[in-house]
Amino acid sequence: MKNLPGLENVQTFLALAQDLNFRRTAERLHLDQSALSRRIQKLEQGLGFRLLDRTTREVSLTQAGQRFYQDNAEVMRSYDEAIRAARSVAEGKSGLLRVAYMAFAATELMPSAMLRFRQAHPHIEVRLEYIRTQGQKIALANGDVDIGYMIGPFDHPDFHALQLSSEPLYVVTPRSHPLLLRPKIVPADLAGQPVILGNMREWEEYRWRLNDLFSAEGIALDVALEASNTLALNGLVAAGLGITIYPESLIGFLGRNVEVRQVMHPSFRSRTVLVWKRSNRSPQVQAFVQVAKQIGLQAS
Amino acid sequence: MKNLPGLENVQTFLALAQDLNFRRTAERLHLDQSALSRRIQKLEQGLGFRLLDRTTREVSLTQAGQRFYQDNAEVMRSYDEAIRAARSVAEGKSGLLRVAYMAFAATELMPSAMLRFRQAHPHIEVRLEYIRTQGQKIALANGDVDIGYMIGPFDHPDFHALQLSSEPLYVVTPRSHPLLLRPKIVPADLAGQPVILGNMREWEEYRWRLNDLFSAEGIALDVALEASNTLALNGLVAAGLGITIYPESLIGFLGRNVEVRQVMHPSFRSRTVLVWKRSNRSPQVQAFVQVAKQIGLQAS
DNA sequence: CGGCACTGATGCACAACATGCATCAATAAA
DNA sequence: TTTATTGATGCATGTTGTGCATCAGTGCCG
Repeated sequence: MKNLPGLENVQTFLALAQDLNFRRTAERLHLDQSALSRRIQKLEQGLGFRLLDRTTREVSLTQAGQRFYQDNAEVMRSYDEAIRAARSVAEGKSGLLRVAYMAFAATELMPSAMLRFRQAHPHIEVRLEYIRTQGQKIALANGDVDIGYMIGPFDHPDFHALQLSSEPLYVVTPRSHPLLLRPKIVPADLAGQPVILGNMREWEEYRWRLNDLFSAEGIALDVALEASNTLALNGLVAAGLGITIYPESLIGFLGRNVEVRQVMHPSFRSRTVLVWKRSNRSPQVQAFVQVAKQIGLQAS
Repeated sequence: MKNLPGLENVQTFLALAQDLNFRRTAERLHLDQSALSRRIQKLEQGLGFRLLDRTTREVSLTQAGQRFYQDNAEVMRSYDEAIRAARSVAEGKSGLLRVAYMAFAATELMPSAMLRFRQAHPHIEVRLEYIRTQGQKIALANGDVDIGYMIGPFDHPDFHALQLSSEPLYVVTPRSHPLLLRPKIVPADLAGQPVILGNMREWEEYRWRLNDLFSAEGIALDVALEASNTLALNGLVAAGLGITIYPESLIGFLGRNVEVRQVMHPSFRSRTVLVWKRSNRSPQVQAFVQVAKQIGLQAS
């Protein structure tokens, strides 16, 4: 970048150009008259042309000085505006926040947090993106998103992870199914039942979580079928081909041709965590965490 | 005007923001790394918010820093442009020049100077104004015009006056007139001749000059009539009511019903001078003087 | 796991620089 | 002429920015 001469003294010149009197201006700037005189000299020397014609009795702007004054008054206004804008970003009063979310957060957690957040910080632009848990980890690491709702638990030294909710899991069955007769369903009741799940590509992290839960109870998961979308899954269950396991947040989206019962077990729950990079200390993220935390706590 | 913090160091920040590496940037700026580090610290402190996130391994812009960078890159471009514009005015490559002229310069001197000037300095805006000699003195003193063609001589410590031409005077007579029979007309021949002149309001300085010339020769000027416009003057002379005295530059505009003869006398001439304020050192004026001088010299 | 290279931050001494004071020359007003 | 006010300037001083040396933190490589 080319060196721009005299930048430091432009403000001084502008002040002087306003009342065209060294002593008065110097006083206004809490400066000695001589210092002001030298600043202007230095500015002119740096620029290579005169800005002011001075006699001992009166000071006037040269034509170049007039032009320089008008243009730079505008430049300084722009600079002031730039500071204002940057500060507003720094204080989190504006700026951009990129939020990723996965299916379980899409129905309640994320939307209600979003609502509150927009009310509290209307000047922050929010960009929402649906990304599954694994993808979020990459996106966060790359800096493509600022914060993500993912399936927990998540633990990594580079990231903050805040658990927002822990929702019960439900077994989804056809309308008449032997399990429905039981007063209370526990994990052990599901042993040997044919289970229909979304395929790995779609359900990924959730399936790993289910596997963990069942194997922790010593129960083998009998995956009878895989479905590639929710409608098909619902249909297959309704047709009696097996059961499936759904988190609470999604059961409202099942059809009327299936029944749901909560799986009563303290660890049979799906945890949703809010994750962001430790190195990302942007105030937008801080502000969003504040809001999401409150929403999460009342939901869990 | 509000104080704008950190202006001095914005350029430094912009340079740093470009490659996000203190050592490399410092080297590029011929600075020690520590000095750069402190400049940025000072800038941030002045602004009150961080512009860069620094770990020992990598430097990145905060969101506020990004915004600050983008905005101020533009601001610095504007400043650069402001310098360029002011310099171009200072060097006389652009700007405004206000030129006043009186009738004798309107036919040849001013137009041909104007032509040359426009070719040499096409970026300088010229504003032309017809003002008679006396009015020009006031306009120049007020700064309403930069330079004027007036009837000379003119001498005043506050002004530069450059004589551009010295044109012979002509006596204007009806087509048949006793004077025309003489092989050569001298001022003494005009003694006792009834003379028709423009009125004081229109001819002002020129009439004073004629009075001077005649009285210097000991000849009384017999003003028989006054005319308020050139056509009337021409008509009155043609009708035989008297003669009049015209400068060379205007005789081409007389009708065919009059005759002209040069008045042969070294001091019977009309001088046109170019006048401008000594305090006005604007390059536009200098440039115009250069051109007008050349035109004037070849014309005189 | 242990050097190694490279990062930005910091303590310190020094030099450069801007500042304030006193004063000057020029000029307008009284 | 006197007086007051203008901007410029010489000089001593205090502030400030700079460079050098060094530190602590971190990724890389064997």
